[in-house]
Amino acid sequence: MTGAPQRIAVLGVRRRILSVVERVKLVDVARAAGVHAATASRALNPAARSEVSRRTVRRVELAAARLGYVPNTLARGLRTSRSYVAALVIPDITNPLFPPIVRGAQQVLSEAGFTLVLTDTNNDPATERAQVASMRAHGVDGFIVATARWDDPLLDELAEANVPVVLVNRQTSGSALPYVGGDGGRGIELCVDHLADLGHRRIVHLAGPSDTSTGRERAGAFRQAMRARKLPLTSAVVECGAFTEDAGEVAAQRLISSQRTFTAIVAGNDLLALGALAALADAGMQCPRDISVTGFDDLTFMDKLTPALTTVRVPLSDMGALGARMLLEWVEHRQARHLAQTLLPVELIVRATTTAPVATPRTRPA
Amino acid sequence: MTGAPQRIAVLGVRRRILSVVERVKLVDVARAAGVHAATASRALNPAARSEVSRRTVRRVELAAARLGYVPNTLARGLRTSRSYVAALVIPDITNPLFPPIVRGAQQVLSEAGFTLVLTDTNNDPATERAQVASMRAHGVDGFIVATARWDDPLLDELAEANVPVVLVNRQTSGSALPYVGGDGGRGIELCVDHLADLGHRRIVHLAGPSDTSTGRERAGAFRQAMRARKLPLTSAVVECGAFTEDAGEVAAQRLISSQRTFTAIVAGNDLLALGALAALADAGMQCPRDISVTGFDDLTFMDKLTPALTTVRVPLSDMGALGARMLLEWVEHRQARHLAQTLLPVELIVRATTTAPVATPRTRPA
DNA sequence: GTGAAAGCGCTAACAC
DNA sequence: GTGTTAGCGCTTTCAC
Repeated sequence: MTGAPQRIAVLGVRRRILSVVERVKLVDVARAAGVHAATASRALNPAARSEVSRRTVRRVELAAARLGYVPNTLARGLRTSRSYVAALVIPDITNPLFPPIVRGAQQVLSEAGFTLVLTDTNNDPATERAQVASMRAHGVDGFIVATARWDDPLLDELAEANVPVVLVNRQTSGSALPYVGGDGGRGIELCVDHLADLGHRRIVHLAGPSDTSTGRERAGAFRQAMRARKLPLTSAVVECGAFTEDAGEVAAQRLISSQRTFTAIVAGNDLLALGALAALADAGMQCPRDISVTGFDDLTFMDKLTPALTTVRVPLSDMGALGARMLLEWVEHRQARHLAQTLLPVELIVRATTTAPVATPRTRPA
Repeated sequence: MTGAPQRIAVLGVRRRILSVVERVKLVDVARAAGVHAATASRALNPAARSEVSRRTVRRVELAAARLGYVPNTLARGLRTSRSYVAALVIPDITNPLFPPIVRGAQQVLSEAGFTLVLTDTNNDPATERAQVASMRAHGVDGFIVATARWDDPLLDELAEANVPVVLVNRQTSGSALPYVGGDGGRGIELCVDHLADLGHRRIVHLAGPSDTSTGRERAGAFRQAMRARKLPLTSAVVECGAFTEDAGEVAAQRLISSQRTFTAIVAGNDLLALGALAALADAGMQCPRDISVTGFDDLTFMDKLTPALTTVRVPLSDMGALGARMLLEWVEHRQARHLAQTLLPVELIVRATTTAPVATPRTRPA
């Protein structure tokens, strides 16, 4: 990419041990190389290097390496209004969904010489707004946002102001921003098909909140898949207040006590599935003997549960990485691929929660 | 605390909706309030506010609020060499051990008006050095480091240069830096006592790598606890190459094929325990019927395994929070509590991996 | 190809 | 109590 980050990399290679404490300034380097600071700046800047003689470039680079020069990005940023910092905004880092996203983004970013600033909004819009304002004040070059709500004034503002923002995982209703997520629709379709193939007809969907695109998308896909399979859809969708274990448990309890008949649950995500499993266990129903359950996301350790959770694997790390790449493109080339709405392919991971034959299906398919 | 972060908070309260896009400068505010920029600066700075008349303060604050002024922290940082940014250095965010630490730190930091920069070093010292250098170039005020190795030249350099650094989770041999971690010694003691109470005599420790303080500390505590209980210690400690499932599995396999007799395993952490469990299952040994296993850390979902893992709970979030508080104290009061070495209390969580009676204890206690 | 000079937005001495 | 001035470290015109 451009600018200083590369220089750092170059120095890193040159010196092998990059000083972490010295505070050498550009003037010092210039002095050591016997040139003016401006010349040293040009020599060290890939974009301007061509304006300087090869000999001078070499001398400056040598001096910089010897002194262990690390450019002061604050000063540079003040001058160029570029910081080589990208902010990642997530709702809750302790939700196992997000660490892989963080990791994917961080890898791409740091390879490109960018620094990642992480912000955990604790699922609170006010906090989020304050944090984003603070990041902007710190001069971050752009945002990767994993907290998008379906109606999200903050994102609308940012989009309107032309601030580089890429959405990952969740989208807004506006869709004015580039987005990369998993193919939730396909994932749900895979779940429904799998359960239907197992003989289930009465399938219920524990939907995520409708103020998230993932919640809406999956609920919509569920209805469509049920219709496509000609399965009964009456009161088959229960919306949960949040994508959490607790919300899943509450919803499942409600479902159980409602006396509705169902032999399978398609949960909006793994946490919801976990909650449902707990509620089922409390009600004395065994999984998968009495009922089948599917999750979504394939969080860490979902394979180690008993029964192991059938779920949909989403390439979370790729999601973070691609989001970061889209942001870099915007930031570096000063133009967003505004219409880029990428859905990453997902995969059904069949495990024990759905492997057993259905005990008491209301109807058996021919 | 001091400086601008508070101003942001103030503005946040005043305006309720904090603008996130406008780029109003201090001069603009000053002009609007009919004063000089320097006066506006003083009026907005809690520390210098007393030098300004109450009327002027009010006028400036009003103008700032009306214009949606957000101070440019880059410019301030350039002048004051303070950035109100703290860096958190962790080895791998996808390791469930770290998200709670991140969360705890972030909460304290953002309450104090600080921004958290997260850096995932991927367990690579070279990457870590490069990242830390980059953060320094970005003018971060201090570091919270969760990656400390027992011999760690980077940390020695930082300590010598008097850079504010607080260690969490792991320590260095030097101990020249403030540190907050869990009481690993006590945790292991609890495990050994628990197993011994169950009748186990042949207990083996799957130790973490000896280039981490946690690995060393726990191995040492294990030996001591065994000695205290007068239990046999011969070849009872196996060091694993890393705190990972794979390393635990390999070590456990080695253990099993070595024909050593043992009826219980005290693993250095949960991941190691998970690996051991897998190896045991492969070897046809059932837990807890044939053998008991304990873990360490109580990661997410450890209660949902079958059998549920007996483990030691460490207050990870508190660890991050306290680490952040210690760093803030250093940064704000310009003095480290250099000798602060805090061990947070831990708790044994007894679950299924150790609850069954021992099948074939070599000896039963009276 | 290189040097001189200005200025990014802010704060800290120093005046008054 | 407030204005003036200088400068943080860098990049970028503009000369030469």
